[in-house]
Amino acid sequence: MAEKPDALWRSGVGEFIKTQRELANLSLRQLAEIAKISNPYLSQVERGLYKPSADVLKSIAGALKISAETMYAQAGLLDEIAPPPGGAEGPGVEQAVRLDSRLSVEQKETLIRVYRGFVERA
Amino acid sequence: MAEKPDALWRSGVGEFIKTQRELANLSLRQLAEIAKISNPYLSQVERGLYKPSADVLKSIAGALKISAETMYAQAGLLDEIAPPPGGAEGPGVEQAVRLDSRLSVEQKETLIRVYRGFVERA
DNA sequence: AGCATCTGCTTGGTACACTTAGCACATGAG
DNA sequence: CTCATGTGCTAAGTGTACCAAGCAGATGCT
Repeated sequence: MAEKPDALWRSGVGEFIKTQRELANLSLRQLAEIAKISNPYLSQVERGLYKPSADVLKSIAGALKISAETMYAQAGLLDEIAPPPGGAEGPGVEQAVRLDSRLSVEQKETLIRVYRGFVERA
Repeated sequence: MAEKPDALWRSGVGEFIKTQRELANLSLRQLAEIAKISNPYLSQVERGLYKPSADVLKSIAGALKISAETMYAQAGLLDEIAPPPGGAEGPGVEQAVRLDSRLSVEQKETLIRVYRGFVERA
């Protein structure tokens, strides 16, 4: 007998998954199939009704081509890395661009210019 | 994930936990109390009867003063993301973009589209 | 001899992670 | 309009992660 968990324990990871899924232009069923979980369950996870296990998180992360560590961090399962108080977060877009050996120098400059245009205008 | 009914398959984590526990000179009950789980459950986990959730793993890792990442690695939950077929990179531009909370969804899509336009030109 | 108090293990039960089947509403093709 | 197929969501059930209570063998103390 499955009782509904009455606590909408807002974990934030559901929101994160949904955002990433939409960014990848995947439907709920598509992602569910790739991640090998049922689509209703994924729906409930995205809406914060259930807190998925690490196995599922890893599987979803793989399907979204996100590192498992990032996923666990979003799920609050990893020892938290304090976000830099001043601004940028995560790996850092500019640094990632500079480290990408497949980009030419001009391409890097273009990307960084566009990125800064987006960011430096609050 | 409703998984296999019965199996002695997952011996890795349990053994690891037991080793670390004995290395720290902790009894089963002591570790269980610090990790805030029941001692019978810890016993079963160590013997590979149950596969603990990430929450429990993190808690045990904390009690043993081991990093959660090490724990997850031992549990086989921290698999590396498959490297891109063309050539692997460092941090990953796309992931960095996705994780930047200062960007809107449209901005992320734009940046990723431009980035892919640069890169996917084999 | 007791009885304490360790040790780890078994039993019985509850909560929840997760599934299969199916609903209700869109959109598009014939 | 009707049918098909897409979207996400609900309902009902199964399996298991996990806990409280208690068992059985050591060791030690009086």
